[in-house]
Amino acid sequence: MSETFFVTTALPYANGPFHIGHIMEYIQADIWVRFERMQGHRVHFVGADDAHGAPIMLKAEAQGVSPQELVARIAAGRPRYLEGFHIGFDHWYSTDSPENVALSQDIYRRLKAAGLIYARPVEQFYDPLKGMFLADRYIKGECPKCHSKDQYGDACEVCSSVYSPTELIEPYSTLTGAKPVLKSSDHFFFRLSDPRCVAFLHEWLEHPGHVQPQVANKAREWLSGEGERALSDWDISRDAPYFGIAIPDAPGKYFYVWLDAPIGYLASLKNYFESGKARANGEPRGFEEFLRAADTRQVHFIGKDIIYFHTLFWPAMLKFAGAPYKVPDNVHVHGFITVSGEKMSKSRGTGISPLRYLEIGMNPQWLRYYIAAKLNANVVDLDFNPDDFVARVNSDLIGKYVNIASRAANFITRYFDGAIEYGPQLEALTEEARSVAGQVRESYESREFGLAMRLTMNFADRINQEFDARQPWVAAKDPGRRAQLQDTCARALYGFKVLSVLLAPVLPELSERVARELFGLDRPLRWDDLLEPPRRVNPYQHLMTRVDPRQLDALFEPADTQSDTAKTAEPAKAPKASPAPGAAEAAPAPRPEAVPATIGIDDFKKIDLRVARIAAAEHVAGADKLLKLTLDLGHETRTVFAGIKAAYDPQALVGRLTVMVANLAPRKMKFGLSEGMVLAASGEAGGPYLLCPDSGATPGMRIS
RNA sequence: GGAAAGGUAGCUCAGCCGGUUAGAGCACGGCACUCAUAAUGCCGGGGUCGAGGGUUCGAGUCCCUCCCUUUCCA
Repeated sequence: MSETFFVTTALPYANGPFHIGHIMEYIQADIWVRFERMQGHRVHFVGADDAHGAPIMLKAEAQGVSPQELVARIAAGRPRYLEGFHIGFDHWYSTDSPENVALSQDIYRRLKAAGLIYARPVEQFYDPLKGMFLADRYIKGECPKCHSKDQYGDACEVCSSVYSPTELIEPYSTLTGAKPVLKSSDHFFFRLSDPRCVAFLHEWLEHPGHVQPQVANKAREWLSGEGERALSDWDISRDAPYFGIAIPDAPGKYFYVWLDAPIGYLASLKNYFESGKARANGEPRGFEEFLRAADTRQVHFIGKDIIYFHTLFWPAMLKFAGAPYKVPDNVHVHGFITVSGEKMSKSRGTGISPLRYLEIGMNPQWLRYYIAAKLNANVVDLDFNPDDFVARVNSDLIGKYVNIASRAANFITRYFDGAIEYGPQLEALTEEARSVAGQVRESYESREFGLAMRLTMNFADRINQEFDARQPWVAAKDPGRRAQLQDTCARALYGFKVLSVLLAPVLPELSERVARELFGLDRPLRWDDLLEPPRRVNPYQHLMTRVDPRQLDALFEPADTQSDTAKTAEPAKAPKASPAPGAAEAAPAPRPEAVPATIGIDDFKKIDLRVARIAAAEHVAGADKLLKLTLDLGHETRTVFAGIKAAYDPQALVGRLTVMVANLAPRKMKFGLSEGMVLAASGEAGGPYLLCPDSGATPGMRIS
């Protein structure tokens, strides 16, 4: 029976680029969405940027742009990540949108009409210089307990005690340094403690499948708190200046960003419908009709840090706003991603930059598989371990899975011209496929992806074992055993097709290639294909390469050596044009005293300097400083864009030897990919002057 | 401070309602094989299941205490 889903991931805050945690969540949701679609269900998968709130307002101000500009700039960077990791949102939108204004105000009015909104004065710190109320994070002072200086307004990082900002000794505003003053203002509250809300939420949490049991426990704990930990109402308003949605009939008051953020799910969905994309995706109904329909399953994927919002406020808001709004059917909570057991941290250099992952040419499907292999339906953190990553991907994906096609298809091509014929035991194999697929399907459905991968790899083992036992390479030498050889390889290829179907949600690009290139289908694989033994196979072309452990080294290089990556990821932080890496430095030479601190030999060894022969050099149309160089490194050639046009005629460069940085992260430039950087000197006396080695050096030699 | 989740082989993890010698993958050692863009198969070593109590005929699995890690407290 076909179902209809409306699936979202948590909305990322639009003050910076995606980090690996976002990507993990999107990959998890994307796998599930692709799986459900393969089961014949219609799925609408939408996301959006969370655009409002004080942090974005202040950041934009600091950069001298409007919040809208800041958000647009961040939004412009999103597709690169999403496409890069094969994350197939049907629609991506923003909470700073007319749809969200309309929906937020509508829901607010309905809640107010239901008697769940009230106002009361709140006394809060106020920055008199800035003219705004200060959230805890914008207030610092001396810890009242341990007297450490410069602690935030909510908790002390030294003694980890928790307090309220008014307890700080000598508080100051981090925005202006001014001494904050207490000031009162009316705030609006959502009456979460209302018996109707509490009763409803208990009932909603009770329902099996709405949330995982651990999550329900946690939510009930909040719901049933007593005394000091009693459930309190929710402050949903903020005073101007605030970047957000105006509260109706309340001048100078705005919705707190967390009020309109989840409503952004609906805003994105609405825009998706109104732009005609939903119709194009086979959805005949309009937005409201779709939303209110009893058979529309509303599913949210979120991280464990925002359980509170999604299991208490959000269902309650939707419930008491009434139709067409409908409470979520599932809130799927996942843990965080850690790196080598440590929480990711930019300052410690343990984070993984998703963009860098792509830039150094790592296959996104490796990460998708690795994440899938380690995910289950529990709220547990997932550890990214570099060695484990290499072992897992190479062993499972290349050694077990892809290898099956490689070892079997060659025989079929060589001896049978691509024709597949089966012996008498085919039925049993089909049954086995059906049985494994059933278990895998259940695992995917319940988001036990790790189990799904284990079951799938067990089946791959089975195929490899049988292939080994039958020794087709022996049969191949005996013309009298052709039928047996063909059957052995046929069974392996059928197994490979089954595996490709089972892995299709995780490896969308690969499975598509398997369908089209290997099996000659004119469409992607469908779930039912696993019951269709293939009858022909095309000559095998390699489907996936192994992970090179050196790529992991490159991925984990310290942050300072990947500054260009960081700048690309967050252009907002680099207002001045950064010199194009990959180009010889044509900028003014640094003054002698500007030379960086000394480095150790180990640091120097990280730079792979090589002798390169300039095999070709040409002008780049539209670039006034760059030359496109083709560099011969002996065993490979690289394309490098160098900023030396002013000083060199391309023709005169061809054949010359020079020096290049061979392990610089490739950098995508307007004119193409630059895969390194040539070295040149420049200073007040002019330049650039290309370096060139003494005669005797040959391309590819390492410089040390 | 309050609370939650987790602590199982070197690493990453499975182990449902308590039940035969505690499992997988990777890593490691040995053997076999050679069809495979260096891949597979077989065999093996390796764990007092965080610590200590308790319930039970029987506990990694239930209860209590403690230790450690991570997280949440709007």
